[in-house]
Amino acid sequence: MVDVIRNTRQRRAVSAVLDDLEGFASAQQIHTALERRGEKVGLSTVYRNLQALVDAEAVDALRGDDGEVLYRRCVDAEHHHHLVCRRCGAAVEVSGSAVEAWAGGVAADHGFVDVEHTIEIFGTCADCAA
Amino acid sequence: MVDVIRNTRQRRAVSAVLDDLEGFASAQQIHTALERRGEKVGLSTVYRNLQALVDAEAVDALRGDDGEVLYRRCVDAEHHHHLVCRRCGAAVEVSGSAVEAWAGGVAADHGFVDVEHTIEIFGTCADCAA
DNA sequence: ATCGTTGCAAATGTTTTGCATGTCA
DNA sequence: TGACATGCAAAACATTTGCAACGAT
Repeated sequence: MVDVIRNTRQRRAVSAVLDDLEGFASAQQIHTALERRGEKVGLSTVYRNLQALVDAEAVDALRGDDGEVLYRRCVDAEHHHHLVCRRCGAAVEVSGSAVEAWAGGVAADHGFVDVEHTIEIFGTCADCAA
Repeated sequence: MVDVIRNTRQRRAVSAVLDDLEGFASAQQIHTALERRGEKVGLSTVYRNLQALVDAEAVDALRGDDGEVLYRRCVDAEHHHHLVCRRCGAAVEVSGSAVEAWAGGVAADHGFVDVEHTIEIFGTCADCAA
C-alpha cells in the first residue's frame, strides 16, 4: 500500500551531489555535476528524485529570478528564508520572525486568509564580489 | 536614435485591458480578455507590450507559484510588495520599509552586495474566502 | 516475481525570436 | 518613406509524462 522507497544508485548519486553542494543549484546543474562524477543518471530521474526530496522536506526549492527552480539540501527543518548569491548559489538560511509577523499582520489587515509568503534575498556574496 | 514608441491599436488594447483589470493576470489571460473584447492581438504582441510596460515601470510583474509571470498596472511608482489573492488575483500594494531595512541588514551582516529581494504575500482574499 | 524506478523520447506550457509584412508618424 | 510594430510559425527553455525495460527487495 504505502510506497516503498528504493535505494537505487541514481537516488544515492543525486543525494551525494546535494550533500557536496554548498549552495542552490538547478536540476540541470546537478545533472551536469553527476556527469562530471561519471554517474550516468537521466535528467528526468534527477527531476523526479529532486521532487521526491522536496516532498520529503529534505531539500529546499526556490525559484530564481529567471524562473528556474533551484535546489539545496535543507539545513534547518523550520520555516526560514534564504540569502542567496546570484553568482555562485551560496546561501545562508535566515530566520525572520519579525518578517513573518509583519506579513501575517499585513494580510490580516486586509482580510486575507490562508496566507503564505515568499521572501528571498538575492545578492552577490563577498567571495564573488572580490 | 531613441526609439519612438508608437501608439498602435494593439498597444492601446493591451493597456485598456490592464486598466480594467483589478488584479494580477497572466499574459495568456490578458490575451483571452482581448479576444473577448473582439480585439485581435497576437499573443507575441501581448508579451512584447507587457514587457515594454514593465520596462517602462508602468506595470508590475511577479512570478506566481507555478512559475508563470503575472502582470498588473502599477499603482504606486515607489518600491513596494504585494499581497495577492491566489484565487482571483486581486492585489494590495504594500510598502514595507521595515522589511526593506531588515533585508538590507541581513545581507550586510553576511557581506553580500548588490542586494535585491523578492517578497510577495499570497493568500485568499475576503471575497474569495466567503 | 513483484512493483517501484529508470531512461528515452515525446509532450507540455510559457515565453522568445526570426522574418516578412503592415502601419504609424 | 522609414523605423518601429505586428503576426505567425518555429525555437528555446525548463519541466513533465508515457511506456517499455530494468532492478531492488
